[in-house]
Amino acid sequence: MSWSGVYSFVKRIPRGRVVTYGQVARALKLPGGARTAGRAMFACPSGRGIPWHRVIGAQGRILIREPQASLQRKLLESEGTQFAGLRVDMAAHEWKPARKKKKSGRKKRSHKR
DNA sequence: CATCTGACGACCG
DNA sequence: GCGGTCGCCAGAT
Repeated sequence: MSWSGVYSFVKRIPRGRVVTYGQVARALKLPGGARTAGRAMFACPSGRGIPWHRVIGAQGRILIREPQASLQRKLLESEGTQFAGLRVDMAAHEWKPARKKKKSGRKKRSHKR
């Protein structure tokens, strides 16, 4: 499988921001959903500048096992991501991609409803 | 070719 | 809040 799309997506995640496997799966329309997203991350080649640690499980929970889990948490904290106990503060760090491909984002929220 | 497992998520008790 | 189960896809044995 070409996880290139997934890697590109992950690479676009801004520093101090995080996304869940489910979000990645939905944004890229991956078949199988979160599972496929997780597989893609596992197969993520190291040394490619891919911030794999910014991809976490639902509700900002780290699902992977050690020692990657500790490493991930360390990296996230190092980037400014704050942890609320054993999970990431999703309310403050959940990254919402504007578009699946291309850059540029645009918000159109007139104001609150 | 068949079966199990795995960086998941949602649902149920 | 926690634990167990099912569905989903791909790779490994």
